[in-house]
Amino acid sequence: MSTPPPTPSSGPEPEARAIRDDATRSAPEPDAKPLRADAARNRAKILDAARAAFAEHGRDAQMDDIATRAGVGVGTVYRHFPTKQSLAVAIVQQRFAMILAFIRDELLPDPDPWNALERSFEFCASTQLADRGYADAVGTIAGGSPIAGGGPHGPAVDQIEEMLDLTERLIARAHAAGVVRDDLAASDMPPLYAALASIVQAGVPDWRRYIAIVLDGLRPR
Amino acid sequence: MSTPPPTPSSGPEPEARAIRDDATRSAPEPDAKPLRADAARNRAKILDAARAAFAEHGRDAQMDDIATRAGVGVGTVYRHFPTKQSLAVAIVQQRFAMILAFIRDELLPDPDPWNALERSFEFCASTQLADRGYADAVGTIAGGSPIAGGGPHGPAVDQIEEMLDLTERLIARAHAAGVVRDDLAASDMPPLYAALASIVQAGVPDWRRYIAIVLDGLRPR
DNA sequence: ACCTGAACACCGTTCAAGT
DNA sequence: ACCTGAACACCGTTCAAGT
Repeated sequence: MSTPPPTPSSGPEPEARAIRDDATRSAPEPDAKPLRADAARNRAKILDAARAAFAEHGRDAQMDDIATRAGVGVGTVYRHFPTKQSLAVAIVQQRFAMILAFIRDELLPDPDPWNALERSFEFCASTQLADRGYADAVGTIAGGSPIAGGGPHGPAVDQIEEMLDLTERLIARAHAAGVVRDDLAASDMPPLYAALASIVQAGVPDWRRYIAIVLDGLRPR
Repeated sequence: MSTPPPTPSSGPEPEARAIRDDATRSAPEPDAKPLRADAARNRAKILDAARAAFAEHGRDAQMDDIATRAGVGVGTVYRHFPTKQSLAVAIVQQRFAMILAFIRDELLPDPDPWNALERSFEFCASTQLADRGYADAVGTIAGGSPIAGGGPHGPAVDQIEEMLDLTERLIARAHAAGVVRDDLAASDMPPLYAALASIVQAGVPDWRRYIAIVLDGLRPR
């Protein structure tokens, strides 16, 4: 089972700040004018509140609830994020940044390419378990990059690109080691992560079993 | 790829009546007093309208729209189905009855047990493709029988039982032929069908590829 | 008995008024 | 500039009035 991945649910606080900075940079405008101090504070509180709300309730999270948790009026939430969807997207991009960092810093350095693949599924599943919003969104990511470009959901285009780039390296290493089927491509991973999401979200207790089955399906023919 | 399964989307009319009768029988009350003629007619029209609406929009289908399509007032819809959820469940039970019939009449008679397994995934995927409501629900089915008993979603308890019974026979035949891994159980199928749903719903065009990967994962070790 | 649709509740979104 | 919350729109659900 390898090392348990750093579960994102354990404490929102420690990584939250790093994630927030990251996400603020990846906003629609590459580098918009800096916010007034109080506005920046409010934006951060809104993101924290939204993270908690979406993690718990997925797309059923309520805007009024988020505003209350953040200690601001609903109008303020809408000033920062024009729509509930856009707020959900911002949160998903944070999660995505976290996952990219995990692949970059933990999986690519893993000397065993097969183990790295295995850990990527484990990490994906435990993220889905901790964050319903991410689990809801991972399917839209699998739909392909077109969705990211102007589409209503999902991570930013450059995040998709980095994801594919990192995944390609992961897969290339596995090919070099001869541990996966010849036709396995990086583009196969998002659909498989999406597939995992519905098992996890269905509350199937031994989701690890289905990771094992899929992994067996990825072994060389 | 085997024979393309009878796609449920092609024409709602032909099977609709048979399905309707089936579902009417599997209503909450085993055999409630017969409905007045006009009420029975309305109920049928509501089920037809709901089938179309849920197939197209999944859980986002609107009650007013269903009432309009059926040519009745909203109140009438609520008289027959106390809640949107209960109406969705009725439709899912119809689909489920259809799937059970397919397994019973098409897959169990298939002389090749491996091919039967393959066709079960294909049929599941094309049903999910044709019916967003079913695709939305199949995850809740995978959660296990507890959900069916009093739970808010999914097929009736006896349908779940029949499903497991039929699937067990399917798997037993595959074990007898030695074409699947030793530890494969009937209870593995619902989670795998649910996994398929998110791939199909994500709009991944070559979902057949992921069926093939999972099937490879089911082969003997 | 059953049907109808206006009325109510809830939640996403807007906007006039404030600082 | 930014914040607030009452008001509006939309959709699930109810219920008084009809047949």
